[in-house]
Amino acid sequence: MITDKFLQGRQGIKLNDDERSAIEQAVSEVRVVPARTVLIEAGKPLRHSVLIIEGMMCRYIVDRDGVRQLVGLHLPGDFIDLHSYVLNPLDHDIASLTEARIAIVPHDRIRPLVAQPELGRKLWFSTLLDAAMHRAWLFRLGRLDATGRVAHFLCETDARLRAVGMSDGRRFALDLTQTDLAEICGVTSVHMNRILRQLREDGLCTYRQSVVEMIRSDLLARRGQFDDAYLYLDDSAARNG
Amino acid sequence: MITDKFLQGRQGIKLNDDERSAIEQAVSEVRVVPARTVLIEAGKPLRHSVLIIEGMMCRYIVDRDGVRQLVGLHLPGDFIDLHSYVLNPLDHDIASLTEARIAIVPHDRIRPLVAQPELGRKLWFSTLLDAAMHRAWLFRLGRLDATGRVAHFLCETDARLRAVGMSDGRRFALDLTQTDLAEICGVTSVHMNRILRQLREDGLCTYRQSVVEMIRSDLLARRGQFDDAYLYLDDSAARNG
DNA sequence: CGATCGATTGATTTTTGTCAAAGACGGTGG
DNA sequence: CCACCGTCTTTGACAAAAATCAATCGATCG
Repeated sequence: MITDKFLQGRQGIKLNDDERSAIEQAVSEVRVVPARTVLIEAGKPLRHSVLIIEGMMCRYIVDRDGVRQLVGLHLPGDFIDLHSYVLNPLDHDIASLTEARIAIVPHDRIRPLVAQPELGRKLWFSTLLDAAMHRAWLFRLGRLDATGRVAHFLCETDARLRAVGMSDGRRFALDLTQTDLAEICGVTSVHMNRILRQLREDGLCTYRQSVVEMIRSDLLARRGQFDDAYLYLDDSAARNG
Repeated sequence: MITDKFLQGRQGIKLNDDERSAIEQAVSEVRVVPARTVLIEAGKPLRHSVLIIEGMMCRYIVDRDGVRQLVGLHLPGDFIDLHSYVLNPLDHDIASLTEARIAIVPHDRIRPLVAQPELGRKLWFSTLLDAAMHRAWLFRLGRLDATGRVAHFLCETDARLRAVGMSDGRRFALDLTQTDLAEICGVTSVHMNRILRQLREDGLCTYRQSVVEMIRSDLLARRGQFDDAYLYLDDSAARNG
């Protein structure tokens, strides 16, 4: 139940039953976090890691004026700060975006999991997947214009949600404000609003009432130069579909 | 010799002699790569990882028009694609910037290294350090203007070079063209040229003949909102110095 | 010497940010 | 039930930042 979505849909790295139950038994607590709550602060030593069961969370770095740059968005199934087991304390903050149900896994109990070679490799993989997403985000910010960034982000999020059964490729729930989106894409919220209008007017997608409708996901993917290889999903034949 | 700089200067994660020699013995070959040579291509299965002994390399993602976005710069001591041991094939390309001397470590020989709990953790750490740098780069691209990005990048590079004894904090060699810098900072090379002139005119730093002079590293760090915590360096008291 | 690559600069256009205000919407308390 | 409030969205007018286009300059290399 708790680990259902962990590594779900990833190329040949899915958990077997033993591994799954080993992780489940390492969970010390399941907790509900309200929306918009800071869960982890940069620089504070951590003694446990967090797996998202339900809801969305984000990592971010704050600038001098307190403005956030989101550096990661996390969905159910993401072992969001597994890396704090090795990289402690963290270099960034983590907060909930929506209300979230999370599983707490103490670091002491991660040690024996990591000691199992196959499982250790899968856990390592999951942290490297975050790094791969960071790189895609770098590409997005560095090479795409504002519209392309939004298109790329929506394609990525759709692909990730599909992997955990939360999008059908046509529409999905995304409970972010336009300011959140702006903090992801490195633009102002005013400009984000204009981009969303343009995408809507061009018939590529709509984003209303926390629902994204991917009207022409093919055009969106092209606009955002999106290629999902970096997500290491199963069924790569269905790419960008 | 080969591994001298690997994890050098990092908080409490340095290699002991046994670990060092274990890695050295895993090296199958030392090779020299000419400047400006693609070493690893995205999507191609890999059977070994590469540790830089001398020279600089970069990772990048190419856009539709063939323009690169650099997503990482790598220095001597960086185990640049250790992550390909777990994440294979890679999602990005790797190329040399300068001539480089590299050590090749076959994946089969990494397996027993990873199996040693302490060493495995350190190897994992080194891949997470890359992820932490990715996040800092995301902050740079998402929240800083062009001048701030350059300032931030120079501060980061100075700090990393100091960790491996290749900068004294006043000046260091950096054999990149202005176009390389532009590809790192997500701006055009024309604009990069203007930024460098401005930083020179403002007396913050100069960049000529492949040498960076950090004239006022304090002001540079402020301009780029640079805080080196994410590099997990020893002697954090000397931060931003 | 011509060719090439990188650095530099000016003029202009495009993109994005900033500032300001109004509109929409849901939730709350009277 | 309705008025009020806060948050989020939307829009316009304008300013700032960066890209683009075009050209020149300088050094290096065969």
